[in-house]
Amino acid sequence: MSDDLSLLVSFFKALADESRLRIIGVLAAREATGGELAALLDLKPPTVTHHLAKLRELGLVARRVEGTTHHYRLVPERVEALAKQVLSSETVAATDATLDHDAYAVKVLRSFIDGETILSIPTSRRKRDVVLAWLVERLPEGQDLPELELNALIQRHHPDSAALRRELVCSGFLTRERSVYRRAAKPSDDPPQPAA
Amino acid sequence: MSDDLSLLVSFFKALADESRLRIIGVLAAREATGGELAALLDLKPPTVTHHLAKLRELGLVARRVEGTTHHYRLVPERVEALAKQVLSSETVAATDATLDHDAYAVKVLRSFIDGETILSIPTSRRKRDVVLAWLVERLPEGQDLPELELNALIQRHHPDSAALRRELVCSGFLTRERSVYRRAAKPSDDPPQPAA
DNA sequence: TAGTTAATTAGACCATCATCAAATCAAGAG
DNA sequence: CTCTTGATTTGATGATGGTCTAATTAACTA
Repeated sequence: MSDDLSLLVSFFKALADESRLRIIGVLAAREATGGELAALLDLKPPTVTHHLAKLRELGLVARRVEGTTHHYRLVPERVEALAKQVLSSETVAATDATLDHDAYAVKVLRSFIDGETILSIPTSRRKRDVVLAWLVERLPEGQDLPELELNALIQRHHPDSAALRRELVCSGFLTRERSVYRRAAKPSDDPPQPAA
Repeated sequence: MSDDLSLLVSFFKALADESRLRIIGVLAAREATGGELAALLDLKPPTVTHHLAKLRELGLVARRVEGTTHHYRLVPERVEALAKQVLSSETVAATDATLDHDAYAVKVLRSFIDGETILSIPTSRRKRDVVLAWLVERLPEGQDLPELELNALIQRHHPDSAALRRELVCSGFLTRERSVYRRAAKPSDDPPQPAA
């Protein structure tokens, strides 16, 4: 589920360090031993061991042991594979599954709605829209409503039916024609740019 | 010079955090306000502001202010541009200019050479090669050398000319044919995979 | 003008992590 | 077996950075 996300994070974390990028730069050109890398990058051997361990954890570099000297090399296939995977999920979808798209609405509703009654009408437009969306779900669909009938339905949830009726129209949740009201069609909810 | 490197580091650092990746995930689908992001990601507003500031620093995210609410959106062109630049320099070259390819040799020579004399012959093959490369540079090029003459030249730098002569041949720095010696052609030093 | 809402800034707290010195390990060489 | 060499492990230290609370700013409203 969110494994995709944590792989992304690991990948970026692994490359988000100057020393490791320089190590990769060296290994991209040729194989090298730990001591060489330490001298080339002006770091102490334990430090390069530390970095190489992190890079090997992701499979970006491989080790060949020869006596007491360890030769390190880049694994270009792995680098390319990870890079490709990253780019494909970069712009979209990577995290879509891991978050609750209604979290904001839930939070707003918890503070303004109790059971079936609207405690108060939010003054903030964005929050008010959430409450209005909740309210319009409680009105009959595909059916013309005269003003008196509509007011009665709204008053089940809040006494100020006039204000709410006006807001519902103003925000586009209801349409008014020839002095009868009707629920508007829901706006499409498609993501603007689906995964490639 | 190394601006290329630091841009790479900044880019990876910016994406090396789960919260920021999730923000990008949301903004990839649609524009959102700070409060929305806070609710969606279950973070406090200051935290969201903190992350958005980092993303805006790199131009990955843009802001549109409308009253007291700030709307954030992804800048896909910038994302793509950076990603492309990263991939092109990822495998090669990014760091070539920033490091001293001879640092290891210099370090070795400092401990084994004093002026023009070899203090001792390294037992480690890799270090020994460095010293031999230094020594062969002090022999005449493109010219046949009888063994006695070669020994004399080597003895300017170290008394054990027999051992060094043997090592020079063994490591390929000298060739021996019909009992005369000659400097071998230098191996080409081209990087195996030049930048695309 | 006072009050409210959305956001930012300031500052503190805590975890992560890059770096190094010292100790340890493993593989030859004498 | 002992000594040397290249590398790793351990543990400490200092810096970076994600997250929060509290205080502040900016814009709108009554």
